[in-house]
Amino acid sequence: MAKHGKVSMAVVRRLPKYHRYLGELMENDIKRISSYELSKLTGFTASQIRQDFNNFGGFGQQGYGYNVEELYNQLGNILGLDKGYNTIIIGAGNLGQAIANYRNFDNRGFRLIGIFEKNPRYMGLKIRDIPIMDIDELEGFSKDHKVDIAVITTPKEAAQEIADRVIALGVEAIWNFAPVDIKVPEGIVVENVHLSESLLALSFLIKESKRESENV
Amino acid sequence: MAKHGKVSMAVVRRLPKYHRYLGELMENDIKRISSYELSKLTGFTASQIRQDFNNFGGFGQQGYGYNVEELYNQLGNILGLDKGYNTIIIGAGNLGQAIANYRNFDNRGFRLIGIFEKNPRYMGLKIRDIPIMDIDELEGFSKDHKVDIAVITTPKEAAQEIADRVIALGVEAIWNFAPVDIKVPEGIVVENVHLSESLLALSFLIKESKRESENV
DNA sequence: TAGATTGTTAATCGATTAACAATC
DNA sequence: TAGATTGTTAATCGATTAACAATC
Repeated sequence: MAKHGKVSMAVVRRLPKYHRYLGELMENDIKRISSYELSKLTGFTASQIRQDFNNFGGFGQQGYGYNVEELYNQLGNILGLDKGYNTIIIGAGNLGQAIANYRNFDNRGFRLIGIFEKNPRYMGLKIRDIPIMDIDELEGFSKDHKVDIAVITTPKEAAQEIADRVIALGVEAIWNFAPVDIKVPEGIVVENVHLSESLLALSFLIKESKRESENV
Repeated sequence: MAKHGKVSMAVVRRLPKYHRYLGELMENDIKRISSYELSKLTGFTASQIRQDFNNFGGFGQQGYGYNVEELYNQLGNILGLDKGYNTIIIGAGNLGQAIANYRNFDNRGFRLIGIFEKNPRYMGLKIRDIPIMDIDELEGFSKDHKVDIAVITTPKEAAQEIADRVIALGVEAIWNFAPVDIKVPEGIVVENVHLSESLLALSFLIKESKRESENV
C-alpha cells in the first residue's frame, strides 16, 4: 500500500490536487468515479491519472472505477496527512497571520503550536489561542516541544539565518515564503514558495496570450 | 529580441528565478556571469540555462559570458515588467493585505489601484493609500479605471463568481489564491496559487525523506 | 454474459543533457 | 594568439499518451 519506488516530482505535485477534488466529491456524496470523469475535473488525462495511482499500487476496480472515499483516504495516507506535524510560524506579519488563521491546515494534521516574531509590537498577542513569542524564545520553546515543520514568513534578509536556527533545533522541513532559495543540508526538506515568481510568470503569460490573439 | 516561438511552461517557470538572481548580482555590483556560474547559483545546469536564453535569441558573448545588467533588462522585457499592469485585489483579509503591502510588486510594474471587500468592517480603511472599497463598487470603479490583473484572495466559495465578474469587466488575467481551480474563457490568463497543495507536497516529501534515511 | 474500466506495456513526445564548432 | 564560453545540434532521458488484455 505505502510501498512504492521513487515517485517523480511531477506526480508529487499532482497528488494534492487529486486529494482536493476527491474531498469535494465526498462532500457531494459521490461514491465512485472513473479515471475519465476525474480527468474532466482535474484536467489531467485519464491515462495519466491511472499511471499516477499505480505508482502506489492501484486502488481501482476494473469495470467500476475508484471508490471515492477509499481513494481519498489512500491519498491522505500517501501524503502523510495522518502524521500530525507540529508546526511553527516565524514572522507574524500579514502573511504569517494569514497562514496561522487558515483552518484547513489544522484539519489536515498540521498543528500550529507556536508563532515567533522579532518585532516587539506583536508580543503578547495571540492568533487562535496560539501565543506570539519573541524570536529569542525559539530555542527554549523547542526544548519542551518537538517541532516538525517551520514556516518562514520573515523578510528575505532573515530567512536563511532562521532556517539554520530551526534546523539546528531538529526541524525536519521548512516551508519558506521569503523570496530567497533557502539552502538546507541533506535530509531536510524545503519547499520554497515564491509568490513574486508566480506573478512574473503570470505577466509573461499575459504577453504571450496577447501575441497569440494578435498574430495567427 | 522579443521574437520567439512557443516557450514551454518549464522555461516560463525558470525565467523569474533567473531575473531574481540577476537582480541580486546587480546589487552586488557583479558585471558579468557565465552560464556555469549561474548554474551554481540557480541549481539549473549550464546547458539548460543557455538553452533557455536561446529561446529568445541569445544574449551572451562567446568567451565572455553574459552581461548581468543587460541580461537582467532583457529578462525584464521578456517577462513584461515594463508593461505597467493595473492591479486590484479582491478580498482584504490577511492574505490580501499581505499582498497589498508587498512593495516589490509596485517596483516591478504591478500598480495596485484598488482593494475590494465584502465584509463591511474593512470599509473606509486604506492600505498604503489604496482605499478598501465595497465589492459592489467594483463595476462602477472599472468604468473609470482599466484593470489588467485581478488578485483573488476571497474564500473559495466566492472565487469563481468574482472571477466571472472581473472577466466581464475586461480583466486580462487572474492571480487566484482561493483553493479552487478558477475556470476562465479562452484568452484569459489564470495563475492558481494553491498553498494547501504546496503544503501537502511538503508533507509527502517529509515521508519520502524519512523512508530514504531508514531504508537504503 | 456483455459492458465498462482498470492496470500495465509499448509508443510517442518533449525536455534535459552532452558535445563541440563557432567566435569573442 | 590561446583560452574561455557561447550558441546550437545531437543524444539521452524521462514523462505523457495510446493501446489493449485482464477482469470486475
